[in-house]
Amino acid sequence: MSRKAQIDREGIVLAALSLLDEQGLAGLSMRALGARLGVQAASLYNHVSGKAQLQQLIADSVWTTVMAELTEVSGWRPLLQRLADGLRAVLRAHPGAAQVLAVTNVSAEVHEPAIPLVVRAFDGTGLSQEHALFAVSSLATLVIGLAAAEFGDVPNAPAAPREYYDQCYKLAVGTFLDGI
Amino acid sequence: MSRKAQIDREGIVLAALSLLDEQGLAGLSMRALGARLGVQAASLYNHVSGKAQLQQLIADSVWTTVMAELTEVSGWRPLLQRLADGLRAVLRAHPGAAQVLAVTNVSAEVHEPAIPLVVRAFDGTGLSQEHALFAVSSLATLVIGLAAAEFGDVPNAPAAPREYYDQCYKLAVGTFLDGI
DNA sequence: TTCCATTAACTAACAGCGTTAGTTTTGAGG
DNA sequence: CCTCAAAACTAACGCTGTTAGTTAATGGAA
Repeated sequence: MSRKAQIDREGIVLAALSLLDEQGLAGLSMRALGARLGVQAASLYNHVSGKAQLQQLIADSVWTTVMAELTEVSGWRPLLQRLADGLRAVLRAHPGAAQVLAVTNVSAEVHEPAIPLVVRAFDGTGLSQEHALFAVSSLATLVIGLAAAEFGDVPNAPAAPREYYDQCYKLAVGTFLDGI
Repeated sequence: MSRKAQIDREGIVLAALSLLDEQGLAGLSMRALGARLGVQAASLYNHVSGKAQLQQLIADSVWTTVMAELTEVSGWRPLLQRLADGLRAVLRAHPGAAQVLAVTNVSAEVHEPAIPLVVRAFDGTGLSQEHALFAVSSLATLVIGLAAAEFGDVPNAPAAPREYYDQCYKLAVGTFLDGI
């Protein structure tokens, strides 16, 4: 039907993620990304509508990874703790992605599958579904914000030692969960 | 001593803030900012080292406004509630600034004056100073993250009605304060 | 097997970006 | 009045995202 593709969307997003981790958001250019894939920048536009969509795909990819590891557990607190820990782990593995997540909302299609999990976990707690979902998305906002503060200027190293951010994270998430 | 300056740092930051609110972060270019001030882009470099410092100055300016309205109050909860509300109010007044705050940490000189206020407010609560400061900065991270989700793509309107975000904010901040 | 349509790569160019170097204007101090 | 330094200017550099137009290759049809 056509010429065989040298690159595809998945490969583009993967390469963008690794480029992001090495160079930070400022280093993520279409030309650099194309070069990493052995292709001209313009060729990327056959697979992706532009940089905005690329960033959306990156955000969705990270979230998909988080949600894949989010199995059903009993009780809302373990569920939310796992969500926070998983999100943090992925952002630690991809420090540059924090800068993208901080300014990009996840697509509805990606976060929708988690809704029943959350609703079930909060079933019988007296908390309304709406409040439960607000709480979960706020928790994610908090974790992302903390990661952005830590990895905000990749490729430069964080300003404080890792233990500092770990302690802050632990306290912040613990506090928020206590508050629910 | 010299030629009379047509512009100064304060004016630059103010103009940048209003440009940010009208056009969003993508519209904040040195050329556009210079034009708004009736000056060439290169002239800005007589007052500001570059765009990175400009963004830092914007973040610091917003925070300075917030802290100016943060008077001493009795009890840590009212203090933190006022902090959160004040920060949110400023970000509502300057929607574009949320995109900057989300990826820029405040300067130490700007947030340092608030430390004694916080320490005093938490005095005798059993919470260590370190934990108290972590809690406050995490709260700020949360408020900024929520604002970024709301105003993330200024100059476009938020995706959901204002009441939605208000409700989410109220719940998130209330939950966090409850957790402390 | 040959031919065609389609797809994905290519090159070249555009306007705009942040930034720098070098130059000119201008106004206050001696 | 003259000088000197601050702050404006112009021009340019190497980037950026993006688009238009072109070429090459490949799977399906004849």
